[in-house]
Amino acid sequence: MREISIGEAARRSGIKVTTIRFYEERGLLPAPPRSDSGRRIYDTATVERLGFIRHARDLGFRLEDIADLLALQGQPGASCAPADSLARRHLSAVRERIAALRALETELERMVSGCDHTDTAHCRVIETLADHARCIADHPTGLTGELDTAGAGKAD
Amino acid sequence: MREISIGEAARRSGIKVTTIRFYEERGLLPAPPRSDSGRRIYDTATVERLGFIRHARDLGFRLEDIADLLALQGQPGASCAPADSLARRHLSAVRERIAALRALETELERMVSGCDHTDTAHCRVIETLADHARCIADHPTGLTGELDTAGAGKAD
DNA sequence: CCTACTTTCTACAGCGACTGTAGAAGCAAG
DNA sequence: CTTGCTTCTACAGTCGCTGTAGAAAGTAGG
Repeated sequence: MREISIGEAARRSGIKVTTIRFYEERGLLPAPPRSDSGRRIYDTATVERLGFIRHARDLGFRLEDIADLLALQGQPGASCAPADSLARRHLSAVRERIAALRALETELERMVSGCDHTDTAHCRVIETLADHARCIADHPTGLTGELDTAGAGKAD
Repeated sequence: MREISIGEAARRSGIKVTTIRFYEERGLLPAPPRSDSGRRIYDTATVERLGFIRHARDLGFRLEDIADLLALQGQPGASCAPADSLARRHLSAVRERIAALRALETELERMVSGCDHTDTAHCRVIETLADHARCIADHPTGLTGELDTAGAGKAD
């Protein structure tokens, strides 16, 4: 089985068939050779490349950054500084995200624990939402989804 | 200044003009009366509604859920159980997200701390990405961006 | 060989929550 | 009157896919 179909590549890499074609379109994978009837033919190297991509996606890297990392991987001997700084930047983005989510967690906890469950007129959840002043110092307003993925991998 | 323009409403609420129009289209705001020349005319109640929306968005609620919360707010006397359970569900989603991001943080830390910064052939970052087996037990594969917002509020 | 089923192909629309663009019109001040 | 700001509508783009439609090709059983 030296010639690998797209479906087989999907099974081996854990990336869906449609997603593989999407990655090709986005330049993460080279256009593969085709069979006489026009079907994509992959090899083990491509499957490994897909594994790389999947892992990087699981870690929340953006496709654009993954393309850069793949290019670096293909240049043995080149400095790994770009890969390193990319990973570091990503790490600090993840940390910021965690901090923001923790602040959210705190305020949501206060909201749901403070509600006496009678009716909407006295609902702490709704009151709190209506009156930002009650917690304006507690949760962040200023960082928008710059890191929205993490732990991807629905995979087939 | 009883009649509030969309720009003024944006300034007061911290929500961009374009986003206000977008919220109207999505049914979070009623279609406001218009001036002779067709411009939207708001009142303080709408500005407060915008504040509610903004706060809920800052907390990461989805627009669909915010619409539900707004409907509940408008029905004093109704049970707040739906609002409560919505907030609780959201809270547990936030917690899951934090846990996933912490796992990511751990692996990213290992990646960047283990790199000796020589060249790509020995780069720990790239090696780790290429070989998922090194950490397959450490980070989650299975939960995809079901909670991707948090701490929004770029706001004008 | 025929039929049924699966896989693959292309091309395009949709998700969520906006943001940005284009082009036109209204409005206020100098 | 001109300049410059605001507002209007309508639509495309962001990100990382997912889902759809319709067609062609491959595979298995009778």
